[in-house]
Amino acid sequence: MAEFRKDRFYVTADAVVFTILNKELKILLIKRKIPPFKGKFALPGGFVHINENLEHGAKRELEEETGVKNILLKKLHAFGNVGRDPRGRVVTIPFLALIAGEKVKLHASTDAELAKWQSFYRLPELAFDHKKILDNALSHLRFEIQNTNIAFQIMPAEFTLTELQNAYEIILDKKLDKRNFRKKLKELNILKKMPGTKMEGAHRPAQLYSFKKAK
Amino acid sequence: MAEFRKDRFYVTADAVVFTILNKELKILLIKRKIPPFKGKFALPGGFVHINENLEHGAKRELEEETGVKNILLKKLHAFGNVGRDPRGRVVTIPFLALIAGEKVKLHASTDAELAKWQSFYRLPELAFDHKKILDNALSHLRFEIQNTNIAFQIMPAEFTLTELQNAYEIILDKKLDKRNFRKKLKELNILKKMPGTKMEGAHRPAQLYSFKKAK
DNA sequence: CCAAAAGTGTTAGTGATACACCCATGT
DNA sequence: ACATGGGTGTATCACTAACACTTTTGG
Repeated sequence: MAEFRKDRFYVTADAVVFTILNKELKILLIKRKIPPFKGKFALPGGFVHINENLEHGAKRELEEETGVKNILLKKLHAFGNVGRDPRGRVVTIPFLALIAGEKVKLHASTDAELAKWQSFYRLPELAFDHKKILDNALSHLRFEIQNTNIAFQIMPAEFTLTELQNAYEIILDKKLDKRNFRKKLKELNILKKMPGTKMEGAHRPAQLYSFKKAK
Repeated sequence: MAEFRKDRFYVTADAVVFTILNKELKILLIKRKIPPFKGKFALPGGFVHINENLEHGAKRELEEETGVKNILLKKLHAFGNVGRDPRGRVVTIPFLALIAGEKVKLHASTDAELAKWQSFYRLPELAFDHKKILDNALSHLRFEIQNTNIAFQIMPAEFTLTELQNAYEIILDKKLDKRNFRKKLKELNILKKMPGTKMEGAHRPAQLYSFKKAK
């Protein structure tokens, strides 16, 4: 993919990966080593191979650039306006993902100088139209977290209810009521108590939970 | 676009256009005049030009193939699996649209033998993966019609409340309660009474309404 | 015994659902 | 007068939102 022709389409797949670290919503970005937008931050992603599916391309690029793998991706809608990439006509298919931050070992790669978790509310300027893609992804995330079980992807295997509530609050950027939150979870019947408890500081220890399987 | 190369991407835009005719949910299909899938029905659409935006491509193809224009399109998520088009690697961006059936004069074109409204529940076999695209579009439509005002696109300029309710019932494929339906509309405050009434058969004439502007 | 987070129920409000009769018209 | 679809209100249910105190621990 060294030179670009102006008379054909190129297809990229990008990954919008969210996590929570230090009580903040973070997003995985790489610093571009090569033009265009060299030195700017961008979503991890790259050109889809001619013989791989879109989602496969997103996963492959994500792993190559950041080391993140085994992650569940959800397709978002394409961005393909003329002029969004100075090299030529590039249509990108973004994918949304969540991951428990602690699990991840980030590393750099040839195209990507370094992979970094950036706070969503203090973003650097992004390459291409990646800011728009990201905003669209966040809207989707907020919708999904209130209507599906994707939240489990951002949690470690075991967690306390307070930790889970914190995750919701950080993603939705608003406070939730503790009793209502717990009541709702009880009704949903998607958590199971784990044997242990979590002690942290001088107070009553918290019950550990994990997500049940399936649906 | 006469010959295809196996080592590059092609990008198409398809339109999933719904309407209601004869109390049935219909979708606009064309019969393909050229291979692949010659003679099969397909969504109207085609190759996006290198210098036009995706939505523009969808509109242009739709007009060329069916005569339908001035229609509001909503981008859906891309379909781009390897092998979905026997000619080569083709990623398609589908767009969802609604239109009042009476407004439309359909015509044929060079690539499309004839443009036809087909009943959604008695579909012929479709070309490519268009059935999947269509199913995805219908899910979106059902969601949107319950959460936005897109319904106004499928109605003529003036209509009765019963006609509007029929449209909802046909799209959602379920009966709605008349009083609740009307109460909800009143609360939403998106309709305005028009001067006339509609007489049809031997019963009390119905008030005509239209949608208010904006939002 | 104090500080700190864990845990737990009840009430009020809001929106969704279920339901039946009278009205205006043409024949 | 009757057949046909137009038009209207109320009561129940389900879900959401608001709200405060007791428990368990470490220091």
